[in-house]
Amino acid sequence: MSKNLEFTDKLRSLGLRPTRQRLKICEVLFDRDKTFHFTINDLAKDISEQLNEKISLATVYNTVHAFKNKGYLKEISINSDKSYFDTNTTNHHHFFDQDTNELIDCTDEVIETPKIKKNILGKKINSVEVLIKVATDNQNQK
Amino acid sequence: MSKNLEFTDKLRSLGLRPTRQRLKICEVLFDRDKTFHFTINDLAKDISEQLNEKISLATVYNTVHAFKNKGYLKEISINSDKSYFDTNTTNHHHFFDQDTNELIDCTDEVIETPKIKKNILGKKINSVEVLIKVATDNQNQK
DNA sequence: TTATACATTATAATTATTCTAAACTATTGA
DNA sequence: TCAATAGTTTAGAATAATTATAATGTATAA
Repeated sequence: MSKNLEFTDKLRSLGLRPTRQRLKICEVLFDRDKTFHFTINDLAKDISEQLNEKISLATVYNTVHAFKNKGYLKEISINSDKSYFDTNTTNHHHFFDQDTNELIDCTDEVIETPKIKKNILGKKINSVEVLIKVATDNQNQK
Repeated sequence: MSKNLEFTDKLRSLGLRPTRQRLKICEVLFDRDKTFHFTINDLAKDISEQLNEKISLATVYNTVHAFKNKGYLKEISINSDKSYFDTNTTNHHHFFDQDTNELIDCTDEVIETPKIKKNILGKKINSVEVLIKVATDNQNQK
């Protein structure tokens, strides 16, 4: 149960009350070895199954957005169908497998962050993201 | 009116009948000097105004997707709000101004296409895109 | 010029997401 | 400890982008 205390602290430090739902979401998202990629729907389904009771979709949206705004989750833009989120908030890039709709993290050994030679607008750069879409050949590109 | 013939040929070569609506869409999209970025809604509004008559949203969707599938337009993933399209189908990258929701093309002088050192999935690479999100400082990141 | 296959359209349906307002709960401080 | 309150959850409604439908219209090939 020390994990639970850890999540409680985390939530408190974000100014969020540690509710049952939020602790469960933390557990599903952050109590794992590897980076986790998900859509809101995936996550809501996961949690409902694990809790053996419904969690409101609105709660999942609220919480995920709260985590995103606090920097504990990253949103990845792949297509306009739905939003993907990533528990790895460090600067990194992605492969997107169009056959399976799976998102895969890239390390520096796979691709390096491109250098921006000119910041044409002079505004603050919030993110630089590379997305590599792949599919088995003869597959229709999306 | 030679432009019109050009578009007629273009459409024919794609296996699409040159209808009034499609010719108008071609004119709006391709009869210009610079790359054009748009959302479906922008485009439909533009066209309705220029034609002084409604064009069905469904037609715009159909046509834009037909063009995209034939490689005459590129779809750019920015967020899940809506889809952006680009008349520049060459390999290039983008700045996205979060203050104005504007998309700006990057040339090689601004950023170079990152090298992929390992194709981790071994599948065909359909696209490699860099998206740089910018905003005036103290702006909330999206 | 007519048959046919393809297009357009208005509208309904679908899907992801956000909003709302009522019921609920964690926290604070008396 | 307990009530006040401020923040949360929830179901369901609302919204917005996109896709499907089915009837009507039109380009084209014979």
